[in-house]
Amino acid sequence: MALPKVGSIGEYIREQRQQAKISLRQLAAAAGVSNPYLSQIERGLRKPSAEILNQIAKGLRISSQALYVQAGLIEDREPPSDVLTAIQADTHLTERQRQVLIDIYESFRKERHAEDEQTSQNARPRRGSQTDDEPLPEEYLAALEPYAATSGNDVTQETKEG
Amino acid sequence: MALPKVGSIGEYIREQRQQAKISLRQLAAAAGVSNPYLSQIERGLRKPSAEILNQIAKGLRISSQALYVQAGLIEDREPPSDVLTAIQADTHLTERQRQVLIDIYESFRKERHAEDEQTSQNARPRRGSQTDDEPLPEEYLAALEPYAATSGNDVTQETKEG
DNA sequence: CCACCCTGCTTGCAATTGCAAACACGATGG
DNA sequence: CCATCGTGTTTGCAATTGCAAGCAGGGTGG
Repeated sequence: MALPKVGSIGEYIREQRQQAKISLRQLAAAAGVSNPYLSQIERGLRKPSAEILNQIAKGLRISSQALYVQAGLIEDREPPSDVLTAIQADTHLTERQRQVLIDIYESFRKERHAEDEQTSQNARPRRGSQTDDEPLPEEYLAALEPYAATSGNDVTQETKEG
Repeated sequence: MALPKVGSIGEYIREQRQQAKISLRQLAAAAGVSNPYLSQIERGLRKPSAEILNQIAKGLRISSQALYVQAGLIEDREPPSDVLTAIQADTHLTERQRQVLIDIYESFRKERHAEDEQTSQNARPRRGSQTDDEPLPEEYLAALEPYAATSGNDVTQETKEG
């Protein structure tokens, strides 16, 4: 027994940690666990208890549920779009904002799902289920305006990596 | 030494079990744990791991999440916004996508209400890492521009060390 | 060069989980 | 009356968690 499939949870944690750009020790401290233990967890050598998992989630500032799902401790019954439901239920958003968010979210989902197609085409797969009557790109920018004043910087090429 | 706060989880399980009108041994069998252990759990003498908890939840046919919340292993979701929680819990998103969505959502919120309570981020590597500090402005554009294309996985700044 | 600080990893060891076996106590009934 | 089945509980014990120390090695600089 020991460590057959537990790997994914550890990998997931390590991914999240590295994306957050913090060291193992930092996360360990933030989560209140020892560094060696966290190391072992990340490499799938140990199966952390729920408490530890929860603390790690806090340290990473991610949802505990996401971690539990990764760990297989919760049925993945929040599948297609808990997000969509939440967005639609959010009364703080204007209708337009809502549409934009939904649109973006769906496109993100598509992005991930279509990991086979390496097309260099173009076109906007915008297929939102919204009452579409005008493009919204500038909506995005408008939303980002108060955020990022810097502009004119897009280098994004392919470099697809899995 | 005691497991002061864990009491509720055991009581909760016992309640649920009795409501289901099944014996301790029956639930133990259904959950795949030993009867004595379940007994101890119910009385708060033992702190079950997430796995066991999950199995018990299955045996009781109740939501794992409900149990985890009872056990204090999941934050009692008090969401300033359910959307954020949903986004964070969505395992289908890449971390980058998650960040973008969150930031956009927050900027939307700010547009309407200029109140903020934000991210007290800490734990920033001081040495031997990048000095980058701001979020990811152009990331938004990168993410939105193609609207649905494989977003770059490469961070522009990584090693600033010469 | 060695000292220092950072990174992650390996090594024993105390404390804990989780279990099999056996215990207590009550019904049912031969 | 003693056997048998039912409930939940107590008692050791193997296996595991989780940690304090210590190890290996990359940078920086005195």
